[in-house]
Amino acid sequence: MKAEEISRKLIDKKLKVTPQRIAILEAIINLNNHPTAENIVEYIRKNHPNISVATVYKVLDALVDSRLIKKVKTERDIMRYDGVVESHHHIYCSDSDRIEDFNDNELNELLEKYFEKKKIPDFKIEDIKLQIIGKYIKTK
Amino acid sequence: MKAEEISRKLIDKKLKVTPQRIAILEAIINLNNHPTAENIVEYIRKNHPNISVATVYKVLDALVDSRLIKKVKTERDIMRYDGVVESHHHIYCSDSDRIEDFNDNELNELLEKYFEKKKIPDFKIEDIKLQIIGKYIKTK
DNA sequence: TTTTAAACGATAATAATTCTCTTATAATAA
DNA sequence: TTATTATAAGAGAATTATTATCGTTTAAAA
Ligand SMILES: [Mn+2]
Ligand SMILES: [Mn+2]
Ligand SMILES: [Zn+2]
Ligand SMILES: [Zn+2]
Repeated sequence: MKAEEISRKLIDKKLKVTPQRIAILEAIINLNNHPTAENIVEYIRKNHPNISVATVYKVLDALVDSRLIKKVKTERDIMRYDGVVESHHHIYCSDSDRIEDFNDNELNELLEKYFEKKKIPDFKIEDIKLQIIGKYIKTK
Repeated sequence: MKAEEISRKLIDKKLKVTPQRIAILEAIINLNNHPTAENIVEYIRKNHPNISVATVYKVLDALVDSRLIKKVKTERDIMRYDGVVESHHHIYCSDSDRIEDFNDNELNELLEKYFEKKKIPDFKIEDIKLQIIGKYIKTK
């Protein structure tokens, strides 16, 4: 994705456009595999060697607040970020930190229909996502 | 749950039975709502005022390793623990840290059938759980 | 009982994240 | 275009959850 397109996203959310913000959002989208703040810093420093980690954290916060990115739930105390904001599922590898996206409209419709029928008392569902946990099989 | 029953669980997993381990496992099971290490310390100190937080963390680790408890995925950097080890789903409140269990066999069967039919290439599924995100509606 | 490997408690160390403060800059107005 | 100003960036200190270290205690086996 090019800088022009990224700027547009920031402007739409009324965020001031800065080189750092462009670089960070671009990094998350390009890296694609639910990077940590550290992954993002490492990636950005190739082209932008003076960026501060504090800036990265502050920008990540701003991007989450304006819903340009999302946090990913994990059972580790390292935060991970997702550049795909449309609702989708996640495949968690049970013996590494790999997290992959899983999109499946048939499944989404199945779930939607199921929860239309079967309501949770006193609860308004906003989003449903699957954690699919397992192992990738080595293929020769 | 009584101490006798908790001891049995520890013995079954070949863990040395100590008052601290009994208290910690009992706390997680009794608190029931996916407590943090801090919640557990606070709860235990009522009856067991000298327990060290380091011990709590070490015991939690041991209990996770032997699968007497589980970690819960969140998007915060505070770990939460689950005394319910049978596979189940979670309802995450979108404006608080409340996490509730959600059990539904009809849904489980639906999902199981679905993924029997629709395999994920090169991936062996071990567990599937839903994150149901939304809000509890205040009822008068 | 005695033995001893393992667990506990206190406290220091670490690591991810947040805060504070000064300087720089993007957006806007003149 | 330049001046203004609110906001963002950068450096480094502080905080917070968690982990490591190490001397002391204890559960459980002999
Ligand atoms: Mn940490
Ligand atoms: Mn932390
Ligand atoms: Zn994703
Ligand atoms: Zn649970």
